[in-house]
Amino acid sequence: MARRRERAPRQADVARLAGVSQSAVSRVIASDAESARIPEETRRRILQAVKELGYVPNPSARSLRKKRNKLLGVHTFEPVFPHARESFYFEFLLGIEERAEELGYDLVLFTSTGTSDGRRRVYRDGVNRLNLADGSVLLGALTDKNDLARLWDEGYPFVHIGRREVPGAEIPCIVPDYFGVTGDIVEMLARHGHRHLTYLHGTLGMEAYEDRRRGYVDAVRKLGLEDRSSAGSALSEDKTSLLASWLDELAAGPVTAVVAESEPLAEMLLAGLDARELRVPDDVSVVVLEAVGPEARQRWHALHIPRKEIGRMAIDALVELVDDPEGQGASVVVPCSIVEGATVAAARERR
Amino acid sequence: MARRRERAPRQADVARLAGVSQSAVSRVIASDAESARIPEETRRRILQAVKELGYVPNPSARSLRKKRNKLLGVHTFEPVFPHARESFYFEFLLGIEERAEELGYDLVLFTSTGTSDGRRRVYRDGVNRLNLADGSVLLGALTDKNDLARLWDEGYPFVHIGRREVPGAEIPCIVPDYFGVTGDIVEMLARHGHRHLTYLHGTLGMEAYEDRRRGYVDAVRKLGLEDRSSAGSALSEDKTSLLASWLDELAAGPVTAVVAESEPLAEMLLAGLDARELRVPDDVSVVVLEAVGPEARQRWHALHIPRKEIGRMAIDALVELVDDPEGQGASVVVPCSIVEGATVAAARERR
DNA sequence: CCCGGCACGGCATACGTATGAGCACACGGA
DNA sequence: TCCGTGTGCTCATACGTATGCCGTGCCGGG
Repeated sequence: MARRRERAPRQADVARLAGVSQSAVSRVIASDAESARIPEETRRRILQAVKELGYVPNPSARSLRKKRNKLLGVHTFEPVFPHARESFYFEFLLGIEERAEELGYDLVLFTSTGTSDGRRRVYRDGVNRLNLADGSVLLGALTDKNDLARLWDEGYPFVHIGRREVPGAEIPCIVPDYFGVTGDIVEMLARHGHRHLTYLHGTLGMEAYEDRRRGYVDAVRKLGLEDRSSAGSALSEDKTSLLASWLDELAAGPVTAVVAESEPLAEMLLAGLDARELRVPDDVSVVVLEAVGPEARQRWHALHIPRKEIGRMAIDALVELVDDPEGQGASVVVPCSIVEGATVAAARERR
Repeated sequence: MARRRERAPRQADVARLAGVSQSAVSRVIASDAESARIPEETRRRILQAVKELGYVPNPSARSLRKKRNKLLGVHTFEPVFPHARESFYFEFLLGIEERAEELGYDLVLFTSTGTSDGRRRVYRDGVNRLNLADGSVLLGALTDKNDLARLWDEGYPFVHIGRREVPGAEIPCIVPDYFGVTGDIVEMLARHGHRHLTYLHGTLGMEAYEDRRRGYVDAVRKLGLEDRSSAGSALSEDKTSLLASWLDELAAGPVTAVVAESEPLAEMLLAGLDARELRVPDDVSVVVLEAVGPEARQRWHALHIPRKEIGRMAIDALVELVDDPEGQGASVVVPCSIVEGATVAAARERR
């Protein structure tokens, strides 16, 4: 049985079979209230022919003619799935998929733009694949500013998850309220009696963390607490000696609570404290600013980002942008909460 | 600063700026070795104009004209992400994304086709969205046979992950060798001295499990073992009384090894045995035929499906199908392995 | 001097759909 | 009779790109 692979039927074929013109077919297929102009009888004949031929609209032609595709893009600046399980992306995507489905949109995952270094650019040899979709959600820690600026210039409708500032452009972002919730965390620590805090950085200059850093600094100042963060508190995994001296300082000093930027950092901290006979939370309380999920070994007190909800909001904002070409697409700030774990206790006098 | 949102530049605009015709621009843009026809000087002028205007090809027009899109579809008959974490889909997608990226394809996630019952159909009001992509990978336990048959009739290029038989059609499938590996599992149990086995079913009639069931029956017969599966071994979560009597029978009988179709079933089994003072693996060995990941509470002996690899192979098969319209697209059988856990031990005489 | 051949690039058209403009006809009122 | 108002369609065209075909100009050989 050889497989049928003739040309797919077009509206013209349907029209011939039904004895009408192609435009009549188009009117019936893409009917709104417009259908008023086509009487029931003709309409039925056409639909009959459609069924008989197994006609199916050609989306390319359609979107060439109209300007809509019912397609939303998702561009991540790093591959999605490899990390999805433990990280970041997963819950966003969950919300994105859910909401897109509700609104009757399909999703394009832009995977073709990988470069050899494992990052992704929007523009590959100057070609922007994104405009295949009506609009796109962008996300990723390693957002490329040039890409963002260029997209903006082109007037392409997109939304970014997470705040990104580009001079001269007003990127519509869905931003978790890191600033606010980090302040809340500091305040919560203060309520537990902590007066001496320190902030544990990852790599400096990561825009994604700016709001959290500002929120911390701001709240500490406002509450009259004492921040013992030193330059040395900017740690990365390869600077073990630096880490050691920082830990020694911490062990010696009056600090009773640490705000750690990420879970890996908190793990390192925990191990280091352990080696110095200090217990969490009895001696030192710890809060994590980027917890990942319930799989963590430790039940951290942590900042909770409503990722799924953010994914949904991103789609809503994007669709609004797509539907209204005049709209400016303001940014949205989404409140975050603190998830209670087992790593914060009342401050205890040290030394 | 109002956002520029003029009409995107077309090849015609570029042409005007470069002082050539639209077709010359097209020739330069979509150049292969064809570029020999355009001398370096003109070529540079055109590319200069392209850059200046920020021209970007319109994918709809392109794919209307040619017949390719560089777009591959992924259709799951159930929503992907909600289950992805614990289940099934996740690793497939990982491979699919990886391979698509390597080959320079983008991925469309078909999410628009959801019906109210949470399942998904390819055809919604008779419209097949799939042909937006050059071809698609289909997957899902709840595959709709009608959809499959219709797609096949239309000559649409697609690949199914998992075996699906449709009379009159030769669906290209990427199928894990469930039959073979289930046989291997039975043989492994035999080597451990087990002579009396039983097979724990989920809902009957699920095509996805047919191969495993056949593999079990076949191997048991071939090795001269005794199968104590009864009709009662077809269990679902709501038939607790049935389950109880089945467990009693198991506890009483000579069976020393159970082959369980899924992890939830195995969990129920474990609990039931526990309540009857039977230990796994000391009294009863258990192997699971659909383990999910490393997150499981129990380290099951289990069937391992190389999901990521299968995802990759699906893309390869699909691309081949897309590239060669004449190709028949044969099915591929992928060998599976047994992952060693802590739930199989040597048989011990019972009763 | 003429002609063949080649390099360069324009012309025209096709892909399939959507839609404004307009045509033919019917009907009703003046 | 004539005009105005609908109804039920068709006609023609635009969307942006790719590509077969052909014209033009140049060069080299005979």
